[in-house]
Amino acid sequence: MEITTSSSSTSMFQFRQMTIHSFSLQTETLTLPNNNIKKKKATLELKQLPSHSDLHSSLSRVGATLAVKDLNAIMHHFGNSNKFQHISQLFLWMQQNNKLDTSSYSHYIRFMANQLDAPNMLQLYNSIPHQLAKNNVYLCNSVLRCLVRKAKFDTAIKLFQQMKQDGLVPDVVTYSTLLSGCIKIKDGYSKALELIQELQNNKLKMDGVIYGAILAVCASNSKLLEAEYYFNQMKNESHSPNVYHYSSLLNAYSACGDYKKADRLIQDMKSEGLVPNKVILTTLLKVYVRGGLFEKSRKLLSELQSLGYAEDEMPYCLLMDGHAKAGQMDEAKLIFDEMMKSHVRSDGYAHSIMISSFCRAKRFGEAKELANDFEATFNKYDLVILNTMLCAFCRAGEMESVMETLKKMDELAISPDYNTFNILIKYFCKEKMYILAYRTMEDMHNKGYQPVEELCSTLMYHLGQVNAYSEAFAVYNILRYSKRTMCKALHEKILRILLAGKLFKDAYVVVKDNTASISRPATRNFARVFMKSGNINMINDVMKTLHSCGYKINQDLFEMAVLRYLGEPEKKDLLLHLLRWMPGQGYAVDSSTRNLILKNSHLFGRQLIAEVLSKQQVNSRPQKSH
DNA sequence: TTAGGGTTAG
Repeated sequence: MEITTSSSSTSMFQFRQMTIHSFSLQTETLTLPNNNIKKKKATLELKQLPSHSDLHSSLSRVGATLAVKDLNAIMHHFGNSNKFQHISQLFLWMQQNNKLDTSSYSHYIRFMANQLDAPNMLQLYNSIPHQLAKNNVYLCNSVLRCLVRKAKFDTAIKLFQQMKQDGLVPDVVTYSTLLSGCIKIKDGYSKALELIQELQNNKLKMDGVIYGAILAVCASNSKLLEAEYYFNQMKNESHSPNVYHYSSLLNAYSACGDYKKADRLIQDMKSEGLVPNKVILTTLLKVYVRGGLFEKSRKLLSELQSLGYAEDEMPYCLLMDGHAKAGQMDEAKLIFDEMMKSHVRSDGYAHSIMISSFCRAKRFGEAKELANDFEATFNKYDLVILNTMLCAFCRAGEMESVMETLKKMDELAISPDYNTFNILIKYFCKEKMYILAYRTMEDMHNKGYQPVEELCSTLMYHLGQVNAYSEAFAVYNILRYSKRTMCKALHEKILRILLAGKLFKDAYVVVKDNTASISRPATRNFARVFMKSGNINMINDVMKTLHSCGYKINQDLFEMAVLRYLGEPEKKDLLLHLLRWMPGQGYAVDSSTRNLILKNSHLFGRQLIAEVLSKQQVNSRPQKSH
């Protein structure tokens, strides 16, 4: 009987648990006031709600009896049991009922950091009432951390500025959070410097964590001297460096392969009682490889092997890549083979390095072979390996494999990037599949990638050759409206194509927009072709444009225009307009054209023609005297 | 009560 009164979504087992629990509570807390008992009951009910059941209806029933801190405790409970659905429902209810405080927000952010995307996070921060928590440093740090983790550095910085306006007083944690975002972004070093400067202006002291972050930024931006500077300053301020500080500095040495400094650093590290770990030794190997010390590298690799630090492919990859980049493909291949023979754990990096190196060395057959091997061995793909394989198949001319790889990308919903498009367009051009190349470029453009001029120029030319004139013009426009610079000769190139394709109006646009870049002979050719075959309604516009860019219109051109008008008497207004325009610019029709007009003047109205021509004579006399 | 960092490969 009791069971039927409970909510339908509560199982019999849970219902029993609840009643037993509440009973024991009641006996324990007989002295508690009535509403405290109610609270405990409500809390229990909510906490024990199964994840699929409707939290909202329970809340509207018992939520009113609960205080903010009870609700926070419930949220905490949901968080610990990963009930994200319930967390957001509860938080929403708390917002709607105005029952939240600072820690409600910070709990919510902590538990939902992975579920919320950047826009939601921003919206959340903006929804915090001013008097409540907007400038709470813990809360702000959590929000910023979440954005940085999602690689939204610029968003984080913008929000940081807003937070300061809202009254945030940043602390070292705020700065280290933001600094960590500088490691993997373009121009991260200068952004990091700005933050360090601001931190110092705010009279905050740098600590070991901050030094760790700035050292990593220096290392990933090849700022060797700066890394040394921070490392020494850190020591001077009596913060003792740990392995991470050492490995960042060591990594900074790898950029220029400074093995002497690297060796000294390792000694220093040992004398401080730190034991070089796998990462330190692997980074040291990177220094040796970059320094071109292949013998020393081989020795170190053996050392790594005997320490059990060469069980995955990274040290092999470093060495292979080094050999390949030094033009020693056969040495690289030997290491690859050795690695395969001893069954070193691989995620496919080794294949990727070898395939792209073979492509670089124009050994396409071997590249293709390894790409096939990768296909047969691994069942995981990412964009880089797919691009590498595509490159190998394209260069080896394996159309079927190219198409299969593209299909695979599609199935895995891995979107192509700039490299993918570039590889494909080049390949389709090589195979003389120009329309396909064009469609691919269009796709590339729509996805926001800008092809380089050389590729556009080649494709444009070939499209012209196969009479795909408007496609050629589309390629021209992709380049023209991208931010890339453009070679002047390209305008003339597209002009020739457009005239060949009888796309006179487009040709006119090209001429009009690029008068300075188009040579006199090309302009003259355009003008003649347009007068002969272009849209009659635009003849006068073309004349005026040519004139205003300093091109002197000759009699032939006027004669051609007049002939066009004589052929279409209903355009008489245009002819009259041209004739009236000419004297003002110092032009006059020559006698043969003049006779031609007079002979046909019945078509236009004798009176008008005579009047217009008489004005020409008057104005043209001074010109003739020159 | 609540917040922070760092190392290696295509």
